[in-house]
Amino acid sequence: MEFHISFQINDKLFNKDPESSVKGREIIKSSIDLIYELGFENFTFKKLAKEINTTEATVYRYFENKHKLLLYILNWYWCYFEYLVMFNIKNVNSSKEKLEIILKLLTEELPESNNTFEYNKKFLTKIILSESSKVYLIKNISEINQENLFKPYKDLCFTISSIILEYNPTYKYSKSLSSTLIETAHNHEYFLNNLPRLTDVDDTNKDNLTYHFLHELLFKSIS
Amino acid sequence: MEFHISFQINDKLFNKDPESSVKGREIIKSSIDLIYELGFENFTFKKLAKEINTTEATVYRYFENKHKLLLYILNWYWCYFEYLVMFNIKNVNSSKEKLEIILKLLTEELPESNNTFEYNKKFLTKIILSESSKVYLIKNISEINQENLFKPYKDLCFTISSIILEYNPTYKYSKSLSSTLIETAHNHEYFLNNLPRLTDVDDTNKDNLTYHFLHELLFKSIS
DNA sequence: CTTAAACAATAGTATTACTATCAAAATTAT
DNA sequence: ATAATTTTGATAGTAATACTATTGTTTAAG
Repeated sequence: MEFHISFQINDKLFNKDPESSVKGREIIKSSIDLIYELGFENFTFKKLAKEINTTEATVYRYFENKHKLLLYILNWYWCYFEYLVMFNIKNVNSSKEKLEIILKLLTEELPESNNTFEYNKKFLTKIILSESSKVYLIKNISEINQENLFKPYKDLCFTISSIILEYNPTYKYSKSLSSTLIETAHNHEYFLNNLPRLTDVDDTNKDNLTYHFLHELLFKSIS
Repeated sequence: MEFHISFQINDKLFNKDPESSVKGREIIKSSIDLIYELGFENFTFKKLAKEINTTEATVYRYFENKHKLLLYILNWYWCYFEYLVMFNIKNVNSSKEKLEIILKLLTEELPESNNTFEYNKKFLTKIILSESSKVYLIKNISEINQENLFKPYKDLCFTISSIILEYNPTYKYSKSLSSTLIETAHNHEYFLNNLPRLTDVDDTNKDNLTYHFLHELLFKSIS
């Protein structure tokens, strides 16, 4: 069985919906590849246009600027991630187990699909680690927030916080803890790969340090 | 009594030591003001030069590019912060109390001095919240790290982790937890001001939510 | 088969991130 | 006090970036 999921992304993020055409989907797919390869700072619409054999003008017809394009990709990721969470905790009754599933999802690479038309999940995971905070650490954050462009992230955070409250209804910081878990999962994984001295990584725990660290952090906090 | 502290900053960060001349110190002071005002993305050497009545060429004589200048400022901050920690935990015996002092420092604005020649601490605090992760979320992180340019941050992290181990010598994730505390303190405070839905802020706890949240997180983790 | 939408090709502008040169001014060494 | 050296100021220039605008061609929908 093959199926295609698509998510409703806030239309203020684009001039023209990239899901509505082949070129549009190429733009997203190649953006992910290029941002992964070059880093967001060195990524430009000119390079992107060259990659997909088109011109800057065409890219601009879809996205006002590269910042919005990145935010589009991240919104897609957050929607997809929340979908993954929902899918994976389906029929699980224990809140503890649900939270453990979420931690696993947060600390592991996204499951790769064999569909060649889909985005490269490995690259997407890396982009999340390296670039995601760049979309909110900006001067005009309040404008962007007012347009609801962070809603999927907030929804995800809210979903996790509800499960935390399910586990312990008296815990006072469920939302702060949720956002901390998400951010720390990314952060810590990045540190592990790039600034290992900021973590307790050693030869034996490289593969699951982030998971175990967060597991203890989470359950000690809410018990 | 008045005194001036200065810190030894890695000389690979600059072409010419900004502490060595009046113009150099003006560069740092005005950079802090301008980065606060414009955000790092919109901050340019041209605008900085105009601000201190000089030319781009002069600024470039001190710093290779704006990224290194930001890293210089952050290194200064991390040194200063570690100094503050050392100063404030002096003669305190209880590890618990030491950790609480650190949490206070992490979650409050830096103490303002009345010395007009010093950097604006309020602005500096804001820059830390908004811009600090931009210095490590970059493509050439490994080069920069090899030149030891994050040492002050690592030192700070190590200092905190030692106190955690003093409190509980069996805790396995002291460094991961330290970096998480630092990052979360900044992150959470930023969220509180800009994306409050990602936190549990309400009318009653705006002033100390981050402190109390982290306090619980920390002590439950290491107890 | 017509018409509207989407795209490619090209051109152009303002700004950014630098590099280079050279003379004037300010320090410092003798 | 003067010479030597360093530090700045003034100016110029380049390549790349982040866009905007125009026009003719291709594609797809009615």
